[in-house]
Amino acid sequence: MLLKRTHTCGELTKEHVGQTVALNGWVDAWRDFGGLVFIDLRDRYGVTQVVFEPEAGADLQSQARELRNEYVVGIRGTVAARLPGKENPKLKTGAVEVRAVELSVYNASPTPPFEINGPEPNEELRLKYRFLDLRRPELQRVFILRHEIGQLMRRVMTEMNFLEVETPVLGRSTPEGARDFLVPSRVHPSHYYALPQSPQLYKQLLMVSGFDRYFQIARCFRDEDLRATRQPEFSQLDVEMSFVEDEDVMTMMETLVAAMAKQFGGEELKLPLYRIEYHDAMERYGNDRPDLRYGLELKDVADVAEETEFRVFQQAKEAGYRIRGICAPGGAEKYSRKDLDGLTEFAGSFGAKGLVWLKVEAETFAGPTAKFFTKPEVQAKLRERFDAKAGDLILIVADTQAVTSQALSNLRARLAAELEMYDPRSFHYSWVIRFPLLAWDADENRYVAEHHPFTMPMAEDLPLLDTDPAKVRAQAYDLVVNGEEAGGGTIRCHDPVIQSKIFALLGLTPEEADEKFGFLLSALRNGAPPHGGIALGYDRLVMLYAGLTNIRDCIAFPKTAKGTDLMTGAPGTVAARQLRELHIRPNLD
RNA sequence: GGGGAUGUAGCUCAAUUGGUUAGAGCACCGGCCUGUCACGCCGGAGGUUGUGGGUUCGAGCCCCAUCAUCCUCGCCA
Repeated sequence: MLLKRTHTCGELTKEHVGQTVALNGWVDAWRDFGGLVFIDLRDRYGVTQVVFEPEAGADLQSQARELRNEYVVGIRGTVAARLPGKENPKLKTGAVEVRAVELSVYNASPTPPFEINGPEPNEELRLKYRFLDLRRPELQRVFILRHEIGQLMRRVMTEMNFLEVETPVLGRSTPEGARDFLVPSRVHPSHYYALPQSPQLYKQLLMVSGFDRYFQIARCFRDEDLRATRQPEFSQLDVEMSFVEDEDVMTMMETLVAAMAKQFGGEELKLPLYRIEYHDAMERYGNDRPDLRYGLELKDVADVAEETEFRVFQQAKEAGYRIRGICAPGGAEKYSRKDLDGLTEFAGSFGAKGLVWLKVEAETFAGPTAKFFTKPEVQAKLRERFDAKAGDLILIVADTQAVTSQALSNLRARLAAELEMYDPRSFHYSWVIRFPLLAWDADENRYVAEHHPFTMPMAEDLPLLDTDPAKVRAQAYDLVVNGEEAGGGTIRCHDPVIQSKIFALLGLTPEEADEKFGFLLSALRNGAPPHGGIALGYDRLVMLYAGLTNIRDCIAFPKTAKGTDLMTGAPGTVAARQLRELHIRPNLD
């Protein structure tokens, strides 16, 4: 029988003393004292202690004695103040307990595969029994936070006059970008829908339709290999607006970012947020999404290297390599020779063929290559370049632009963490702007879009489209939080002539462009307003504000690194009949 | 597709150099207990050491293969 609840397990206080209440929930713990039985009852609001006393009758007590962890029950009883000195300050409801007069067991439960309030089980088990895993208060807290972040997004966007519109999940495959998830059409043999990588084109079309300010918390799909912060399906706050340039989109988005920072980061943000151009970010941090909670900037030391007798540097110069480094304050004391070998190996994992390290001492440098850096002017220049003091550690990589950037930016992040150069609970928000429009793809022997193919070049760079496309900067902006890309967007190309020119640079013939994007070009020709937008990674923001390092814990039913669902068994096989209907013959080679 | 880590009781972990009967805490089962909330006390049960092969007098430990999970490179407009 259902004992319909009058309160949740998180709300009873001294004010309720004397009331008759009913609670529903799961048995979180039981303590049997023979004459007295305690049950901790849990729901998503909290835990309340229920006591079964002898006065309630032997039958009820013996029923209570049968209860085990994770049984789902309803109880009716009277709220009583706890005996003086017996309050539990760890519980919101710890000042009271419910003296049970009635118990209804809705469902028994076997001994669970792991303890809901015990140590965190391994992830395989958690994912297999996700419905139990999600009972754990740590995870419940994440999903409550996720809901609150979503609500804040909807409220702030609505206040700024944005309209929520849904776009299709079944769309058509686009040739650029990530691999698509495909859905075969039953009605049209050999034709396939694609799940959206983002609602990009639809939201642009909504601008052409005059919807002016659109948003959506949209599910996106990408069939690429997964990582700690990457799932095949994820959600983003997708935004598009008309009659704007890049500053307008950033300013608008800062309103939301400030609201989130205030509510979830406990911080009053100073606006506008710091902006850094892509080129400067790459130069100073070797990364287009630098973590700016700490300095540790990259410095070019090619000119100093030239003055040394170090062969590695001379060969680097001949190869046209860059010679760059960072200086870790206090690093010489922190890192042993063995640690430094570890750092060298770490740099090697990003392609660096070596890592020059110099321990800065009062008068000299120490280290296996220090003998190449003994000239007074070399010493002085390096100290000045890195603002190096005794006890610091200078790390130098000589390699291509890409390798020095990758190796040093990763070293930078690692050193800052290990040397505790920032508060890991703090947040730093910034914009990286003016990305290159195009990147040269040597494998495909053509340009590919750095962001996506619908991006507007910066007006002053438009002439370069014809002369030096690689130099064209885009009206693009990424929101970076703590070294993670929290979102990104662009001003779109609303001019069909420029759009066609970009398609051509991407290696699309006019016919191909028309075949793939004819509807977009048509829309652009039919009164497309200047427009642009942005998308914020919803799951990533939840992860950030929840203090997590893994996106799976921000998604109720996530996939493993190989894209499987350990609970449902997806992806699974299907009946031959289903395949026949879809005109698919499996290739079992 | 490549690299790395892990896999021991239901769970979290331990097990020295390859050497006795693979241990502990929690959970579980039985008993006792009227104020616990990490209850306590007494007793008990629970293991094909992921799987398959190999080396060895002897393998949780060494070798090979394989599976799973995690991290990572490539990839991710």
